[in-house]
Amino acid sequence: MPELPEVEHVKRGLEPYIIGEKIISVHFSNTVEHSHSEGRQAILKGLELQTFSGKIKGYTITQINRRSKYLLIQLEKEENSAFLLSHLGMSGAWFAVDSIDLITEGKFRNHVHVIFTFESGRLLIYSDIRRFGELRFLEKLEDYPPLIAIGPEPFEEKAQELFLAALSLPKFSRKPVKEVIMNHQVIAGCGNIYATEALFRSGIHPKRKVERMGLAKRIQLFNEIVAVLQEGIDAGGSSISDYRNVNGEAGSMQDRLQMYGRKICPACGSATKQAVIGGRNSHYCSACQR
DNA sequence: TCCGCGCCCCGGCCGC
DNA sequence: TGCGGCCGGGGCGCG
Repeated sequence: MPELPEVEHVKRGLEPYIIGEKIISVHFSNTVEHSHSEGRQAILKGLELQTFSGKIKGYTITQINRRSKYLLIQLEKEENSAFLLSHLGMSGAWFAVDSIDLITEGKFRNHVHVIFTFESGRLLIYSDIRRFGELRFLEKLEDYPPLIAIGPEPFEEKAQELFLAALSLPKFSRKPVKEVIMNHQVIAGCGNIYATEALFRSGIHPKRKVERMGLAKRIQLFNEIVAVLQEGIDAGGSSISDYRNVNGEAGSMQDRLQMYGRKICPACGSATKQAVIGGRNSHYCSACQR
């Protein structure tokens, strides 16, 4: 499941392979074509397939950036600019390869849904086992409002200030803190795995209402969110279930997770608790987290 | 107008 | 061995 560290890793991995490449054609899987012919929008959202292909052809990739869990691939053609927006959902993966056969892992090769062919002959391939991911062609970022609504990037200078301001909003005061920190308008890119870890490291019970947390505790939580996300980036991401980086490699952050998916608390040895909080399955230690 | 709930998209995989 | 049901990120429609 790609969260911020995994998406950051995909961004860094793709960067050297796609910058400067010119897109000359796009191919969709039969599955995607079938979905769109039935009036659904598997993978590609907001445009019909041929419209998307027509619009993106001829653009050169000039930059790739990450915003929360979104990848923003910047495109330029003469004086026009545009973006290819990518969200990996739960099982999306990008591969920059010379041939589809170089995707060695069967479950990724069997679920290839979009193939961009570059003028150089190289391929940029989007694979997505569960098809929760999405691609959009945007003339400008404002055309997709949810992107504009995203809160601070955890590593930006004003992130702590904005995080604390968001936690002070009345609409969050009576909500469980785990639900609030997983809201990307509060802090970008903190999903279930990293929220679980940050709360454990902070000694905060995930059901604790935000209004029941003092300023020092809020700051400690912010610092742990940033630290665990940075650790995730440094470890190459967590390879739980379907995440792979652009070279098809797995990261190692899963080995450093202390509470996510754990049955026993590594700090005190007692059995962990499990509950659904904000619609997400959550593990915590009721002895260590208050 | 804002909020919150439930739905939807889907295949892997768990458990019976 | 077969199969029903659960899981989950995030937008959106509805009440």
